[in-house]
Amino acid sequence: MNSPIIASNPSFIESKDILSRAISKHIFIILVADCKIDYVGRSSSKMSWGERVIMLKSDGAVLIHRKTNYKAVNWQPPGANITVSLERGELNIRADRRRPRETLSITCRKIIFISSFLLKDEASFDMLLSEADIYKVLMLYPSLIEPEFRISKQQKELGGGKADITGFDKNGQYTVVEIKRIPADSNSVKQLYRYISNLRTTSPQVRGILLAPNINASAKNLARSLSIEYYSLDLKKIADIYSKKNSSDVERLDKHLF
Amino acid sequence: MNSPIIASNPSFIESKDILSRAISKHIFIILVADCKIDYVGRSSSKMSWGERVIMLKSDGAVLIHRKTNYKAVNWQPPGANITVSLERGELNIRADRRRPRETLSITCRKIIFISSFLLKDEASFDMLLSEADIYKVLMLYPSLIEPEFRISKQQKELGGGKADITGFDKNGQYTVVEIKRIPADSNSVKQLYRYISNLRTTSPQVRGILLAPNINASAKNLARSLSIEYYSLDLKKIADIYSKKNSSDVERLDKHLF
DNA sequence: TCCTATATGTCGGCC
DNA sequence: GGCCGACGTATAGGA
Repeated sequence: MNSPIIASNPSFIESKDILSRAISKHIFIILVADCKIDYVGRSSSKMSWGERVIMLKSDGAVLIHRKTNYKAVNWQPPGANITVSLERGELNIRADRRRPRETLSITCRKIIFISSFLLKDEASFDMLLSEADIYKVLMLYPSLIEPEFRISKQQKELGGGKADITGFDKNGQYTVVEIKRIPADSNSVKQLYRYISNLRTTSPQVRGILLAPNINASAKNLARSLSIEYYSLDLKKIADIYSKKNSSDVERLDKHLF
Repeated sequence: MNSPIIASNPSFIESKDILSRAISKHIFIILVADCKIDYVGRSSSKMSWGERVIMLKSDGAVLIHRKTNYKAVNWQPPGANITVSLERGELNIRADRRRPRETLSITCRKIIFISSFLLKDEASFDMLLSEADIYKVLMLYPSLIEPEFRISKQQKELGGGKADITGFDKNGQYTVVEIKRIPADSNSVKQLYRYISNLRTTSPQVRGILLAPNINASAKNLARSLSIEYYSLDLKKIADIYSKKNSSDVERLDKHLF
C-alpha cells in the first residue's frame, strides 16, 4: 500500500482530478457519493438519488453497492471503459463496454468521500477439495469408489471438462461414475442419466454411479427410477488422503492428467 | 450521511472499537486491510496475506474484494452473525450463518483504513421492461403475438409462475406462447418443449411459439427440430406501448392479474 | 420448507 | 468469439 489518497467532502474539481488520475493509473478507487444510476444494456434500470458506495477497480470493473444486500445493485464487469466528466454542476462517471453493448452512468451531486490506493495482493485463492481434487484421489484409489473397481485406461470425454470416471466393476460391468463435491440434486442425476442413456440402448446393464457427500430426497427418487446408484462420499476421508499429497502420487497425477 | 468515522492506520484497539460499535448499530463499514481469509461451508477456500477491501453492511452482509474482478472473492449473504475479536495480536472478523452452516473468517494483521457511516438511500430500484411487463402488453394486444390470435380466458399454470400465454390461433389451434425478454437460448426452447410435449401426445398439432428479442443459432435449430416456432419480439415497440400505461388499461391489468 | 425457473446471472471449458 | 455447463450460484415465487 503506497501513497493512499483520502479526501472527505472533496469538491467536484478535486474529485474529478483524483478520479482521472487514479483511473489512468489503474489504481483502486472507493467512492461514497449521493448519486443516481442509469443502466442500459441486456436489461435496463434506473435509480434516483441516494447515497451509495462505488468501487472502481484497476481492471475496469465497476460496482455500486447500497446499504444492504451482498450483491452490487448495478455494475460493469472488468474491461469496461471508464470516463469521468463534469456536466451541469454534476460529476458523471460512465462505464461502457461492447459485446454486449452496455452503458452504466453514475451521476453524482455530492461526493461524500473518495479514496484511491494500490492494493498489494499476490496471494493465490485456493478453493479446497474441488471436484478435480476428488477426481485425483479416486483415480489413485479406485477401491474408494467400490471394492475391486478398475478404472478404464481411456477416460471418455464426457463433455464440458467434467471430472467423471469410467471403468469396470468387479463383475466386469462397464460403469460411469459421476462425482459431486456438493450435495447431489436432481440435475446431477439427470446429467449422469444423459451420459449413460445412449450407452444403455446398446448395453442396458451399464451402471451409473453417483458419488456425492449427500443427496436430496427428490434426487434420490429420480435416481432410483432411472436405475442410477447413489453412494455417499466421505469428503473428510478424501481430504485426508489428498492432504498427504506432498510425497505421494497425487503430484504425479497432477502432472500427467492436468 | 451523519457522523462518518474515518481512520487511517488505526491501531487494533481503535479498529475493534469502531467495528464493534458500528456492527451493533448496523452502520455501514468499509475496511482496507492486510488480511487472510478462511471460508468453510458448502465449499471451502483459503487465501493467505494480502491487501483487500472489506465491506460490512447493516444487514449482516459481508464482502471481500480484491484489486480486480467484479465479484467478491469471499462473502457472506445478509443475516450473517458478525463478531470481532483480538487474538494473538491480530484482529479477527468472523461472519457465521446457519442453513447452510458457513463460516467466514477474516484475520487482519494490519488495518490500513477504516470508515463507518450511515447511507441515506430510500430510492427505489426500477428494472425496466421485465418479462411481466411484456406479458401485460401482449395480454392487452394479442395481435402483437400473431394476427387474430385469441388469448385463452383460462391461463394454465405452466409451472413456476411463468409469464406465458395460452390461446388459439386464427385457425382455432391451441397454442402455447413463451416470452423471453433476453435472447432465447436452447434452454428456452427446451422449457417450452417440456410444457407442450405431453399436450402433443393427445393433440400433436398443438403449437409452441417462442417470442424473444433474439435467438441463437443452436436454439433455432433445436426449435426447428422440435417443431417450435420462433418469432422475434420488438422490445422497443413493447416499451413504447408500455410507457403509455398511465391512462391506459395496463394499470387495470396490473390490478387484475397481479 | 422444498422445488422450479430466472438472471444485466458470472465463470471457465472447449471448439 | 460463441456455445455449453457448473456455480458456495442468488433470488423470487409457488406448492
